[in-house]
Amino acid sequence: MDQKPKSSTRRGSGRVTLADVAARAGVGAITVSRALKNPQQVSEKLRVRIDRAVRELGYIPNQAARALASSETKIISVIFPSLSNAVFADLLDGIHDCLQPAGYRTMLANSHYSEGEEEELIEMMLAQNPDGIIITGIDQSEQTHQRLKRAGVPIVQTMELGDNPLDMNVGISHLAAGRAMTDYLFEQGYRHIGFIGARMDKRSQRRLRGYREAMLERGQDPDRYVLTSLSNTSFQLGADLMTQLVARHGEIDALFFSNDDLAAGAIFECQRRGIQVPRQLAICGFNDLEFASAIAPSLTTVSIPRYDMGRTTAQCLLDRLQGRQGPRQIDVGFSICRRESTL
Amino acid sequence: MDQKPKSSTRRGSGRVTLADVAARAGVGAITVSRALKNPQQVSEKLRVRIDRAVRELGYIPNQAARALASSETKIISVIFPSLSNAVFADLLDGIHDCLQPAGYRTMLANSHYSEGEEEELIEMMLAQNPDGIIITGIDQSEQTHQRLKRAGVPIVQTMELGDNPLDMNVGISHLAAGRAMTDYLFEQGYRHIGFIGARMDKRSQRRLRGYREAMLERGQDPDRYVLTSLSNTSFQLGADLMTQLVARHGEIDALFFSNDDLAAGAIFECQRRGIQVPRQLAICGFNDLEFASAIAPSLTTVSIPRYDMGRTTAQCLLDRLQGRQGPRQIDVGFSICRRESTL
DNA sequence: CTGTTAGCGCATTCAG
DNA sequence: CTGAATGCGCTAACAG
Repeated sequence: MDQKPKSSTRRGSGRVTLADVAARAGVGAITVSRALKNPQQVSEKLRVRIDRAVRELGYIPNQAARALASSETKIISVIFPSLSNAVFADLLDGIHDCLQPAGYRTMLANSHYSEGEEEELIEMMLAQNPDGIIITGIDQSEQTHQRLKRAGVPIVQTMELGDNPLDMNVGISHLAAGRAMTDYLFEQGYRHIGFIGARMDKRSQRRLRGYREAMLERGQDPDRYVLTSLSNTSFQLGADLMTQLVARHGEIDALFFSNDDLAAGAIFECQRRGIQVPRQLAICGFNDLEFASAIAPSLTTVSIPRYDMGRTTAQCLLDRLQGRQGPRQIDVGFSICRRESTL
Repeated sequence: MDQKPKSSTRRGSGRVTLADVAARAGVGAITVSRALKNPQQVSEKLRVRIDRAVRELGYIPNQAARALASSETKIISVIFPSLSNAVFADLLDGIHDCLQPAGYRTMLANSHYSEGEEEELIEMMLAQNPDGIIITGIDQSEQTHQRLKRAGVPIVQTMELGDNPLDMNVGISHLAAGRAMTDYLFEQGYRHIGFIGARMDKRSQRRLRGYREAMLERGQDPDRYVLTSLSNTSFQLGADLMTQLVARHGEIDALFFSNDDLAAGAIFECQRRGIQVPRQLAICGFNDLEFASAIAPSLTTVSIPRYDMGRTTAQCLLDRLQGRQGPRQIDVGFSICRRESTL
């Protein structure tokens, strides 16, 4: 007669609950809970009965309840400044591929390169009680730092290495990379090396600083051949900025672009205008996106292991969550990919 | 003497709770709850007191508890077959930009083009009690369909239009797009039109079907000039497949690639080998990624409004969640971008 | 190995 | 407009 064991019921999602499964299997609720999380803690016999009941009823555990009871959400918050940028897409791919099999879910947010948005998002994310947080770069405000520290959640700052990690830090030194590329161009014999950048987020700024330091070391004017724009990166912008800078300084023989998109745009423009690359003008970029090796001439660039950086970032978090103690800071390194555009 | 109103405390995150704020402000917990969600339901006086208490204590609401009590999570689950693919990155960008300001959080998962993984992910996602689900394409298994329908959650299938939407559906017809491009090539005077595809997911397959139907209509052999690979798309693969197909059929005068990456790889290869595009060989792609208009010669391709498709997809969900009744199906349309590679 | 009891923090219901 | 009681579904702690 009592088909409905649920008694009161003012509310309720109507979904099958742990109690339903327990009733069906003729055991206590907690036993079902254990059978699902630590099967070895439950006798073979009960486990089978429970598994059957779970399947028959189509039970899906309620994460919110689980989170509330155990204060473990299995959620990792990821805050990126852009999603359409291939660099972050690859990073995200690596992060997800590492988290997913470990049973963690990825909650994503886009700050659009705005510090203000980033702070709001962090607030929003903290409300979710994430088990871990991944943020981009090392330039959060002091207030944000405090907020994050108080949250008491493992954090990885990714993409870029800094002196004072909030907690853990995975990335590369964009300053060192900017220097390395400039040095390389010098070694190749170029003497009038320009720098072209767009959007100029913190990482681009540090690449530029690397360029300027290298120029200074060689006794060159660090500002003369620099042209930056606050606009967003695009192929067209690369072409336009190159045109401007070269028109102003005809002696320029090499251009270091703050990313591959700009550099490729410049190469395409050279193709159209019949400028020989690298004979008349050497060109190099940053990131080593897939097209860098495909275009003609192929593009010299700084290669960074984006996907692996993502995996490493996530792994740091997992290590901490599983009680292992790893390094606080990991330099995943970069390398100069020497290709046709700077032969 | 009783500084700690919290009595038992075996557990507890230690974080500030609604009750703490209520005590501080000298009101009931529910009043604080209301002051945060519907400020106009609370008198000015109390609201000010409460706001102050919230700030002083640094209160952050606990989403899990909120979700459990209200069965509203404000989470939208998004399942994509790839994250590194620029098409999905842009789609995601649009989705996120629409959901974020509306107070919804995006939970992301990558099925790696695998139906099996997709099913597992859906299971995992349902455990989160999302308020809505976005999945890619129209080819889920019958079992998955049932599962999703039983969940009773608004769903949008995105990217591609189908006859039998699970719930809501936003996208384009890839078949029609494949036909349209093939027709266009015919109109341009090409007579030996090949098709080259990679990965051959469902949408690429439908583009191919569009090509084949158009070929048949013109009395052409629909299979003779087709070459597909199950490998993942890459620039290099585009070059290789082109080389193979052209070697086999020297009479081919136009190639329709299932995406821009393959097409661009082919164009770069032509540049290297001195093949005139489009004079000797016309080339076109699919998606209209940013580089399509930048490369030389610029690439004819099918343009699809990825970012807007993302926004529309998310908006459909929001409309439903806010009780508005919108259309079940939205065709966001495509267009042929005629550029230099098929002049 | 299994069950009982008691809450996790919030929002719903209903009463003032 | 405000509050008290109650339970959302699950798991930690302890007992058996």
